[in-house]
Amino acid sequence: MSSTKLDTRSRILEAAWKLMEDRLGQNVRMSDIAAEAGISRQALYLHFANRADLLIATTRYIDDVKGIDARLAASRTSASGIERLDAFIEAWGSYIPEIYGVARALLAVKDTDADAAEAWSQRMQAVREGCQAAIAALDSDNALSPEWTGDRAVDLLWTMLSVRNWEQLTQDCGWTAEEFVDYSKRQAKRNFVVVHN
Amino acid sequence: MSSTKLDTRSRILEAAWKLMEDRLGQNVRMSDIAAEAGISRQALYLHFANRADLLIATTRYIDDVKGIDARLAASRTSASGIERLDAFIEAWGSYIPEIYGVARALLAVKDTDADAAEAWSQRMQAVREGCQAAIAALDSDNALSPEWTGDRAVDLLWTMLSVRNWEQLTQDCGWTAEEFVDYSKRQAKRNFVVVHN
DNA sequence: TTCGTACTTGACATTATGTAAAGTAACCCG
DNA sequence: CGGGTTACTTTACATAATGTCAAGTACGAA
Repeated sequence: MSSTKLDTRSRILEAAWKLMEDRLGQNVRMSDIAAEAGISRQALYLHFANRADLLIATTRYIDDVKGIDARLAASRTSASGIERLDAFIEAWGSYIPEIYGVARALLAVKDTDADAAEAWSQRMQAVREGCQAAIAALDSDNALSPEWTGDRAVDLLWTMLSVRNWEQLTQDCGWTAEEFVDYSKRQAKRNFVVVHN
Repeated sequence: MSSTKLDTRSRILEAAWKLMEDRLGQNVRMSDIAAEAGISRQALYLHFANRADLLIATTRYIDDVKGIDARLAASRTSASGIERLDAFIEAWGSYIPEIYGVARALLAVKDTDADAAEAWSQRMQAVREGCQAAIAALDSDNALSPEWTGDRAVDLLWTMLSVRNWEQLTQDCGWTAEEFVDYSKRQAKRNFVVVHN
């Protein structure tokens, strides 16, 4: 029974996570999070300097709990470039729905908070590196379509897999998360993989 | 000299437009707009019910001044489906940079204001109809790649041409607006146009 | 001259974030 | 047992921006 009772910091992060998920990142005030965590609003500031800070910590917390690093790392063990591309898209694409609420909140404060902008940028840079690695793997298999420079291919894959793109296709166009992943895999192969014949 | 002196409403819209463009839609308060227009902050509320209302009116104003309707309509006169696709992408893709500041501000308030969300949605629906028309033109030319259902092709073209996509490629990846348009045209043809041989 | 329209001025309400300070309750250590 | 530290509560206040309200002014038209 080491962890039947979470410490306060974790309770706050759990509360923030839950509310962000329930409300898709909207209408989650500091006071709401405090109430959900069962503490006073002021106590939040004993653990986090400000709202942006708390949001950033929440994404890190989710990353830890969900083990995204391990999931993305797994995609790097694939044998061929094509398998690696598929595995990466699968890993990241199925992770997006799990962070969508917090991601949306973070994207919203990003406009007004430099720290949040930086935190978001770093996360997206990590995704970009995954894209980069997948494209490089294709290239070393001689499977990268010659019509792309590497950088352009990375820009494009990265944009295809952006949270905003996922948002538009699933929220506005009604695709399921699986359809997004399947489509992205197909499209990436069609775009980047050369057909040797 | 019918219009050397603009009426107040137009001066407000011009002021809002200028500031949104200068500051890319960020840090533009009602008081800033009032100051730029040379009137009191309260006078804004004599012309617009609230901030969202003013933003919406500003986009309509820009649309009128820039004549986007005419530009998009022109793409409908193209002879072939492929030319029509190209012309539509050209028209919309070169319009995005002209509205980016206001679009960004509108996207930001969209999260908290139902009217703004509705206004944005309507504009994007109009773009979607353009995508729809271009895909339909391809189809009636027998040039639509059979691997797509029409709806999926529209979803995809619409997402490729979203403001968020434009934003990521130009702001984060450093593409020029022209590169975005050229790439979009190439990519749309590659994706949607069947090769008859 | 008077009336109405458009704008100004100044005061205030609201909402959310964030700061500050004093009080309390539990717990550990000597 | 007693004193101090830690974590949290309570209450009060500062700030920024939007939006409301009401009284005052200036100017043009009938």
